[in-house]
Amino acid sequence: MGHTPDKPLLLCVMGPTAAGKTDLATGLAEALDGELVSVDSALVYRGLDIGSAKPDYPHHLIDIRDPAESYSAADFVADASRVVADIVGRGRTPILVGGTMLYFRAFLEGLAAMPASDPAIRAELAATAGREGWPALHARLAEIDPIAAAAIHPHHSQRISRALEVFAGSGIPLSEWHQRPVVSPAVRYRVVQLALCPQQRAELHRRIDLRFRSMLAQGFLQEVAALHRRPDLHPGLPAIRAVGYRQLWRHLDGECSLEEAVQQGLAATRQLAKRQLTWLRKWPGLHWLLTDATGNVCAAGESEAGGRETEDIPLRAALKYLGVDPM
RNA sequence: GCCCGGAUAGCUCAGUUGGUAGAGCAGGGGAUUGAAAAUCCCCGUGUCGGCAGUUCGAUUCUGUCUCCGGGCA
Repeated sequence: MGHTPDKPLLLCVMGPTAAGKTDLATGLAEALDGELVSVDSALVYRGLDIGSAKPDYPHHLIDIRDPAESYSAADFVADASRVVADIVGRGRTPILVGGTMLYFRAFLEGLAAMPASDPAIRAELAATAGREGWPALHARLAEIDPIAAAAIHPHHSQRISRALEVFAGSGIPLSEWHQRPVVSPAVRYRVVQLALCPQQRAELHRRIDLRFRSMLAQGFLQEVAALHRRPDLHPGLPAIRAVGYRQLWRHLDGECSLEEAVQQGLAATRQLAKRQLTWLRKWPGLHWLLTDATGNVCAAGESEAGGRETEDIPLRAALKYLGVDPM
């Protein structure tokens, strides 16, 4: 795959939560005359501001849903395709920044043209699972789609539900949809991917801790309390299940002390970061920027190549990589 | 000072009628195609507080010491 310099540049800034992606991305936006596109399932919700670390700098695809609504990977692909095309049409550089790796993958690789989610079917499947258990539905899936069933654990409620939903809505097994060729919205661009992360896990944990406490000092609990007062919101909603919000919601329900909720929120954030790193470790084509305790880049390199020593701030290292003179 | 409880995994604790021990949480690894900050899977050797005694064998019984609770003075 050779260079195709005629294609417009599409920059991706990935990394676990609290790694410092926003600072890097805003610096890149200013240096490259770019526009930022958020790739984050929690930032789409209005009213989730402090606890989602919503950036002040303008991003596309932020605050586009009410917390009572849901958003999906397919919604994201449609929205991001449109927004990215608009940015390029304005002669500017789109910079996708975030940590929702399923959204990144859906955009970069494309999504099969399967039926959308159907709340009625989901409710029915959940009710059946309540009576018979998910393994029973998994067994049902094995009859209509043995390939998908073999790849899904009998307890994996969401994936079993989706596989059955797709078949109910289209009469075509999920695994067959997956075999059909898809067109990625990203083929029209020259994609460059940066991954930002502290080199030491302990440093990532320290950043998570500092940020969570800073959120509390800024009024995170009051923000959740305002959502909690709305009668139409409940813990079953994707927005309310977001890290931090879910735990503080439980405290507001009187189920645990504030201190317990904070500890659980911190743990949930660390676990989120760990899952994001699981995606990133096997992600092809990444240019890594590993940071030290001062936030400077201490090592950088390609996905499968060895790193090299650097001592730059992340923005400087990223610009150097892109061939832009940071001066 | 005396009496009663405790002391076991990073944390909270269970347990061993004496044959060196296991849950939850945390942590680590993995999966991931319209809920993804979601959801799901896998991973448990630790001077069983110290020392001494009884015993073939003590984390378990006995004595003693230390520390932490609570009570009485």
